[in-house]
Amino acid sequence: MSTSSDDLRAIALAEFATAGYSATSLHRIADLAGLSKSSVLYHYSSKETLLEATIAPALDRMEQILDALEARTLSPEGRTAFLAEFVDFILQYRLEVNMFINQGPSLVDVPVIDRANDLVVRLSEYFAANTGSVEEKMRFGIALGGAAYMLCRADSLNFESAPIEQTRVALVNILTELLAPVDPITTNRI
Amino acid sequence: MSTSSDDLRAIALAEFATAGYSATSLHRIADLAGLSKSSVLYHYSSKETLLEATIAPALDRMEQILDALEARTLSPEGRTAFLAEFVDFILQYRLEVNMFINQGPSLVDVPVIDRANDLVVRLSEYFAANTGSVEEKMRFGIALGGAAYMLCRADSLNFESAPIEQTRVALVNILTELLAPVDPITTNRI
DNA sequence: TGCCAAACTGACCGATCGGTCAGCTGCTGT
DNA sequence: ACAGCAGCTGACCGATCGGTCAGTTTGGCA
Repeated sequence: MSTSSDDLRAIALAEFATAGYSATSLHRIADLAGLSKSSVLYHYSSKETLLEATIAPALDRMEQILDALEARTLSPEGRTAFLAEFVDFILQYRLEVNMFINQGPSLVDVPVIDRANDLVVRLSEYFAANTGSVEEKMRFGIALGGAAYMLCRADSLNFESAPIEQTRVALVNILTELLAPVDPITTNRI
Repeated sequence: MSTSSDDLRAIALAEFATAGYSATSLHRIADLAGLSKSSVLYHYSSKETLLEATIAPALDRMEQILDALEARTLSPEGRTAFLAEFVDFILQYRLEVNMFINQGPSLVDVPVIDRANDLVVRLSEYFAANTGSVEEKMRFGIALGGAAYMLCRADSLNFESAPIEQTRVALVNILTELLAPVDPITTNRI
């Protein structure tokens, strides 16, 4: 396969995530790739097609994780195991996640974004965001949006780059603390 | 004072926050206000001026909070008191906060956005994000980005509207849990 | 009434947007 | 040697962008 398609996808991902989809022109993507705008439209028939190719792999992986998750029983152990899996997903696809977290609402009516939003709803339902208390719902929202924000803006907030494993462990800790089920008797976190 | 200016500012804020700055045209803002594009440019000499008028009040308030904060001593009590103040700020200016949290990096070289980014850096320094552990920095990033994300996307995540006071209390709880200082002896959260 | 400034408008401008198209280049299989 | 195709390009298109400008409407005040 030609590397141009993959290059374009990677460049588009970085630009879409950092500058925003509508603020990124095909001309700029072409320049960064050392190609002409026509060549970009040769590989991807439209800007929207390029967007779809950019985040589809992340959505496929997320769908796979959710499918496996919903097949299991909803035990606290399942939740904990899922969190590690979910953190790995975020770390691997942090640009894509940040993109449809931050820009999802502004890109409605784009099919691939609608698919992403559906996945977020499925995820929120797993964490009982629909039936839990207000604070439970807020915990889910903060964990999801916060992880996506922090992983993409770490550079601009004077974070020196940390070992990836250290980041992973810290993220699992924080998300577990935020999302662990509440003991229904004492209403304290267990 | 004419209400047109204020109407335009409110409309622009809502559009900039939900659809994004670069994805919102002056024509659309004018339509929503029932005016012509020329009238928008009569009240605000440029799109950037409108952006500045849109988020400047929130930045003024944030600067005021940070000034008062840095004048106090850096005690745990001061931290706790600040968190309540900070939560009130986020609740009052949630659209503005969400805007420069999510779109700040994509709007560099706009003076008012640079000012907003400087404020975020000041805030992160207060929480020792520079000198703390990796997990401490991540907690700050998740709290800031997560609160901004959750408050603006609550509607789209099947959150039925909750009483504002309940939201406020829950947010203070969560942010306190995320940002409370670590006991240096036991390295457990106190 | 007449006047003037604030509010507002439509016509217009250059730039840039996403996208189309005809054609050029270089490699591969026969 | 030649056919064919993938990769790539510049010229061009209509639409829309932010912004300018001359001119009209409107409302309060002398």
